[in-house]
Amino acid sequence: MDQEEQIRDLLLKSLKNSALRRAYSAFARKKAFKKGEHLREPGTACRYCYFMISGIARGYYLRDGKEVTTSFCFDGDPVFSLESATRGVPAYETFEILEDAVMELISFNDLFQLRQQFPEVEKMWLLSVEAYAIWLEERLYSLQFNDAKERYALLIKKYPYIIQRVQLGYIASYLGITKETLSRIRG
Amino acid sequence: MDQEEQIRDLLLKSLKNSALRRAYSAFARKKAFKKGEHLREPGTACRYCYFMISGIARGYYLRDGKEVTTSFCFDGDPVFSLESATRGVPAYETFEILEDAVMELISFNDLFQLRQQFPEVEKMWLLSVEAYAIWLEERLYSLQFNDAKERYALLIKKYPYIIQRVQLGYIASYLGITKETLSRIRG
DNA sequence: GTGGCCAATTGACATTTGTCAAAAAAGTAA
DNA sequence: TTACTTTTTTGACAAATGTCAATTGGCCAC
Repeated sequence: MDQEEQIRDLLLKSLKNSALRRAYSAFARKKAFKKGEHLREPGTACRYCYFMISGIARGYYLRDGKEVTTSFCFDGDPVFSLESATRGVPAYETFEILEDAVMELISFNDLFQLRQQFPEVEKMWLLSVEAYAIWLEERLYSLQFNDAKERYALLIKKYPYIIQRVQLGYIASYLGITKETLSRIRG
Repeated sequence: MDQEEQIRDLLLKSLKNSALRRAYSAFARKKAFKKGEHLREPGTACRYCYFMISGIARGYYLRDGKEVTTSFCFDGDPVFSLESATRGVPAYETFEILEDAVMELISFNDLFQLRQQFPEVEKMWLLSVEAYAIWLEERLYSLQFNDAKERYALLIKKYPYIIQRVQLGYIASYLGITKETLSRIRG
């Protein structure tokens, strides 16, 4: 049983815990975002843990004046910078809404309380971080040893819908290539 | 305070917990490895958590018959595959000893018991996974947006001693380039 | 519809990196 | 030391990718 399955089990279990449900509702709220909005200013600390309910966001940062896309966030994905959240340091990374979105958010302060109070929340946090690390490993090895064509093929195999919903310039940046090279790969 | 500092604090605290010390000693043991040895067969599950006491190892896997180096392990580093350890699946990755080594090892079964029994162990595990994920992010962004020369410069900045102790072919593989390219970069 | 804007493609060329072969250098064992 | 093996460097060339400029295409406001 991998982490995602364990998290689903824990979620179902948590829903039956009315004290946890109440505490979570008291902390969390929903918020709508318009295309083009940003979750926060670049260079500021990441104080809220967002969950994408609907819509799309991309994580990116500036490098020598150029935007570098590091992730795409779809339904169900958490949206925040792990380094900033766990260390309290400013995040290089920021998030831009690519499609009108609804997100649920809870401050890391409140989430930390929930984690201390409810072991199943702490466990879900751990499993999420484990799953994220394994996902990063995969992406890393793909960048290290696949050429541009292979990386693109892997991406559309894993996220076939991404092509319809995200413009190619961002996808190219995510793959570590230029938009011209991506265009030629597709042709 | 970052994860590494918190882990050090917890370690000091744990050393004062004699029940924990006893339990750990009962489970863990030291083992010496000779240069060229492997920790286990590729394709088998990762059943032991190793800690490098002295010596060097490298993580690698086979891809189209070629070896691909994914990590180097020095004093103090944990040595295992996270995916295999947490999911129980066979690990593509295996570890080869590059310099005669002494390692401490504990089975993941036993470690799991320790984690359940001692909250500080569970906390150290979480902090380690968080730190590992953040380290992976850094490495990922370096591969995504730095050219070979920049990646090499970053590596020797971070691990200046690596050049003296690890042969260049492995370092090139780790950087995602050929040994010929690395040789030219160095010249 | 039309004009304007932005994204995507295409072309020509430069740069980086890979491949293969050979030579040089370094390490190892007798 | 010598002979042998392995690693590293070097050279010539090929392939992949980047850069810059121009063009095409799609989308939206008017």
